[in-house]
Amino acid sequence: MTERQRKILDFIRDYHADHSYMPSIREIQLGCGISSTSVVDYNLRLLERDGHLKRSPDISRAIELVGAAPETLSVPLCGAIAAGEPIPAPEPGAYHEDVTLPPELTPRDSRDLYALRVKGDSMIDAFVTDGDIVVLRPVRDVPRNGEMVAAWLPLEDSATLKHFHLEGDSVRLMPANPAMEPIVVPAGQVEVHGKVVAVMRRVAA
Amino acid sequence: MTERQRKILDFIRDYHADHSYMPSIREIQLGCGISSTSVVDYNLRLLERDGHLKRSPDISRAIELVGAAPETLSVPLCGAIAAGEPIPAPEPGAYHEDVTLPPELTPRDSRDLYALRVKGDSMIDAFVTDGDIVVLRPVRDVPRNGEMVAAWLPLEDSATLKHFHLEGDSVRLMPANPAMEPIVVPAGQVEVHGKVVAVMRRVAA
DNA sequence: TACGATTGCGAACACGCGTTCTTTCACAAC
DNA sequence: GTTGTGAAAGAACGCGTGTTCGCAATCGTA
Repeated sequence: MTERQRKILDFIRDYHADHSYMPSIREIQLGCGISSTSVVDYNLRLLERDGHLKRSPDISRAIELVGAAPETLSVPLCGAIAAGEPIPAPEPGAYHEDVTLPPELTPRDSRDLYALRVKGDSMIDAFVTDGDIVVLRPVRDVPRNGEMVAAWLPLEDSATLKHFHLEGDSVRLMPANPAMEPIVVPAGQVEVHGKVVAVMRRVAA
Repeated sequence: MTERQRKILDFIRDYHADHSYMPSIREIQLGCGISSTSVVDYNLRLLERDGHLKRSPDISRAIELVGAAPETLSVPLCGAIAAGEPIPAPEPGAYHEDVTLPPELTPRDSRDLYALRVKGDSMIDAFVTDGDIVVLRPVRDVPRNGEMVAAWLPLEDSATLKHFHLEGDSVRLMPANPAMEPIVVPAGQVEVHGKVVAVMRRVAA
């Protein structure tokens, strides 16, 4: 990439950060010290060819940056998960808040993610404590052993965050707290609602 | 707010999510089923008056949404903090990565924040483990007792995350790991580089 | 040297697009 | 009734802006 092309790309990024709309070709020209709009167009064409941006012909300020998308993701904060209480389901419209997920915490498959606030200390040894926000992905297949899941026991009307272990026909739910006992139930008596893919915590200032 | 204004605002939001540039007045007109551009202009004027958006006169597609700003914050990821190694300083230009901080993790005073990746398990009992990203604020005054800080011992060339306790003229740095010993040094022999304000972790899928 | 490819420049062209003017209609106030 | 105001519509008007064409400078290569 040319020095000039890098300068153009940086200018577009900065401009887009300041305003939320895109610069015109003439603004790029002025901002980068170029003496003709056709030079800007020429370099934009090359940048588009190399996949750094996308342009829509004949439309003003219609530049889309493709590589540098911060790609933050909003997931619904459906409620809290507490020992013994039902697990809130990720129903559309049933929540009031959204959590913005930074790209560093976004897993590859980011469909249908939802978040819960942790109540209680059933997983303190797994570095999850009261007040944390856990991001969950709905479980479609059987979780792998050792994964942290939101589990629901219909017979006992009880739910918590636990480590999942499938042992033959029974499921062992391991808390990460020495004060709590593991739960072993037949595989049919447990519903895994989601597995934890990220944790966020704000420390009291 | 009128039904029509809400429809316009939603259309702009959706359009901006699809493309990263803004719609023109005529596109809003078509997208919302309005029969004249002046009606769009009229309603945009009202929306701007009420603070829902901002327009730059005579500039194409120059609409800025103000209310719906997710208000994410980018902080530099300066490196890793590991027991015994120097603490990377938050120097501009010295880092390569940025971490996007969701508003849920942003403290009130968000100036000069920076992030470090945690290496080692010196704070496992404080729910911080290897690989976590901790967000720090530079310390301007003396930290309060019990706060988690990035501490640097010049005499020993050693650094870690510890809980800070000021006891008379000496500072006790408490690890949150039973396998590690607390460190007690004179107050002059410790530099607190920052205190932890947030923790983020991505769990292996 | 000759020649093509790359990069840059300037100017004109033509369409995109914000703006404005005039009307119309409904509704409330006097 | 008249007057005023908010909302909407249609049609121009004119600047904003992407595009294109001709031409020059540089550079690598035969």
